[in-house]
Amino acid sequence: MGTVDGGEAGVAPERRGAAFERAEAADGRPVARVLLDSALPQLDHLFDYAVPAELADDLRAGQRVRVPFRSKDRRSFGYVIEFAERSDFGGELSPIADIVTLVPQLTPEVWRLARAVADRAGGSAGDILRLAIPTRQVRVEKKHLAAGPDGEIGETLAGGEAATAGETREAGEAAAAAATAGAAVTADAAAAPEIGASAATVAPAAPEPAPEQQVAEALVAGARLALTSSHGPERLHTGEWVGGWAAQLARLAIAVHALGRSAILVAPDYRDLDQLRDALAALGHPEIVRVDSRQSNAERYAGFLRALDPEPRIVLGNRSAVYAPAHELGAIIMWDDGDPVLAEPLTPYVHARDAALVRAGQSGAGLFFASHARSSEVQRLVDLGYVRAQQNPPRRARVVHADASMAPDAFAGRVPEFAARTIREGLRSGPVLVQVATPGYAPVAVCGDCGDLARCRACGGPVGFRVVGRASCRWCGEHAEGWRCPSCDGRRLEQRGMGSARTVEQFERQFEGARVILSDGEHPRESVDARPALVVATRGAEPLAAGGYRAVVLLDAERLLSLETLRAGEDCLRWWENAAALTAPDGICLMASGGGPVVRAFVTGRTEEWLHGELRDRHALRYPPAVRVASVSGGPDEVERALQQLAGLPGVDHLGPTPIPPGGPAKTPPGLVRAIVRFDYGQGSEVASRLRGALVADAAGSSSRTRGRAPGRARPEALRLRFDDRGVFDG
DNA sequence: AGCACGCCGACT
DNA sequence: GTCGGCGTGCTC
Repeated sequence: MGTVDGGEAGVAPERRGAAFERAEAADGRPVARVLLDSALPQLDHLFDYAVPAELADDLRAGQRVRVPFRSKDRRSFGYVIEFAERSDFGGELSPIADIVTLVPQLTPEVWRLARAVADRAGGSAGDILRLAIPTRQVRVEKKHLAAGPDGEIGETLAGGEAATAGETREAGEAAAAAATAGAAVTADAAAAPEIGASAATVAPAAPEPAPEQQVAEALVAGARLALTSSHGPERLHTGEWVGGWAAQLARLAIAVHALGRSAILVAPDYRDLDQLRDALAALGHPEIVRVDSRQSNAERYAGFLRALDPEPRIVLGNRSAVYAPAHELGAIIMWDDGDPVLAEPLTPYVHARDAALVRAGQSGAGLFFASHARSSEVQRLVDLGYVRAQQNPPRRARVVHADASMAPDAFAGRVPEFAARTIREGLRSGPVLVQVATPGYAPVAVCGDCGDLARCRACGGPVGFRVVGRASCRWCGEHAEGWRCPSCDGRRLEQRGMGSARTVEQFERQFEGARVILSDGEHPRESVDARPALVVATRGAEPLAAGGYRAVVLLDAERLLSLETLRAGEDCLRWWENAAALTAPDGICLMASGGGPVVRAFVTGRTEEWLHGELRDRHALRYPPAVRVASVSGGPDEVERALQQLAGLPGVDHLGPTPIPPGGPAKTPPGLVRAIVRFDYGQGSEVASRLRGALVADAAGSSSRTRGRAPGRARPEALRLRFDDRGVFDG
């Protein structure tokens, strides 16, 4: 028998790796409990297998194994979770067939986390493990084992592996960035008019004990903290610019690491991660484990193995980094938890914030939520006293409000005259940022004759102009050539609204001679230099400017606020604060339109009061995050059966079931319904386990109902659960 | 998922 | 009597 996938048979005992030595051995116990890889909810529990004599010495808890399943010679993969003296299973145990890799990939801590997180979300532990553990790469593993626990070749290895794919990757990039990017920025700065403020923002070498030291000590002792990070960019001594938040979090992670503990640093996207990486490198900590979606499998596995080493590490990554193994985890530090990218799009859809809360609760590690705008979820935890809010630093840039009502006559093109003046003034000495609501050219197409909104013939979605003169569906992308108005038979489509591309076009006319730069979701730009430029960016795609923007102008507030989502106000504050944070300390941030409580809160800086009130309203209405929610969808009978399981539970109610409109971007078949269950946090585990029970029962009885269907097609009326979906109330 | 088991109607 | 339809339940 031996091992599969080749390789291990020749691995000498001393090359088994430190993780192997530390993992629990069978120690003569004859039963191994295994979690199988399976998407089936009814298989989401441990199966007992016999430990065969020939594998007994090598078998460890956490190893990936092959086991016979369903019939004598059909094999399945799984992880050894634990060993036992005896089994409660009535039948005869099959033996474990093979050890896939000697490296115990699943640590006890990560297993407990996966189990708890899956239970909380009504999902399978295996689905969490798929996020937590990358697929094995034999070559990567051999090199790692050959280097030994102290051999720091991980980064080099990852770079080498990736280089064969012809791409510049992390290791090479980091070195190159250190060597060249600084020089490039310096050159840019030299060519540009000097920025008066930049000297003031250079991080001084702090002689007194840095505040990060105290925070790190508190975190390592298990503190849970929330901080609204200070605005403004910060210049690293390498010459690069990062957001001040990145330098701050990097110092904090390093301080945690200096205490002999691991730190997991989670940020929404690669642009944030790159800033953190640069800050860590500049602060003398290039040895990090990176987890992000742009990595090759080899890089990811190399990093994973290094995180598994019995050494404290700084793990830097996206939402799945919360599941990274980490030796002596001291703190989970999360940047901008309100960013929707931290919500996992794969089942069971667990938000990284929730996973971090569970993990910190289990391991005793500290928890640090930092952002420019607090999320309502963290605010709830602050209100409860579960998370302690730190004193917020004042904003450094001036924030002012100048909507059209202050100068009603003066709309020169895209922006009010006051804003236009601010832009011109800013452009004299450096870059200016204009944030717009919508990407593309014109977001809306209407009938040129009757003015009705144009709808897609294929799916009924809204039609807009992504590029000049070419209309297409915003949901399915179907081109609207030959469109005819259903109400007046008109054939001409008219452009309405102002997307980023159209704004650029107008600005090129309005601010003649200015260098206009577009950055949107499709073509994001990471940074701009300190020379004058008019940067038009959609929310979330704003480039970082060396030294900060002379002016940041926020457009389209009323359009953003009119988005009919439960979180419109909260999201707006986040978009605006994140843009405002890019302003130079002596620059200006201008809210160029809109009004009402959210805009007022932003302009006056009283966002926490607003959020507090918002949360109070949500309590009254039983909206998340004041309560938790779970959507239960599927066929009417299936949903009804699931809801019956919740009958009589206090603190639990539901809306619906209501029919799900068929079609749409998800191509929903007709006849399905959805209910939204709302429940108090204290009822979470009860609700989750009962709904999960309904799901298992539905899935177990499904084979009969599946019969006669096209093979490979999921049964559309099958019960589906989704907990804590941000978008359930958004239509 | 897939496959075995088992309980009723139609057949050599 | 027995073959085989398909609903039900299990997989260590």
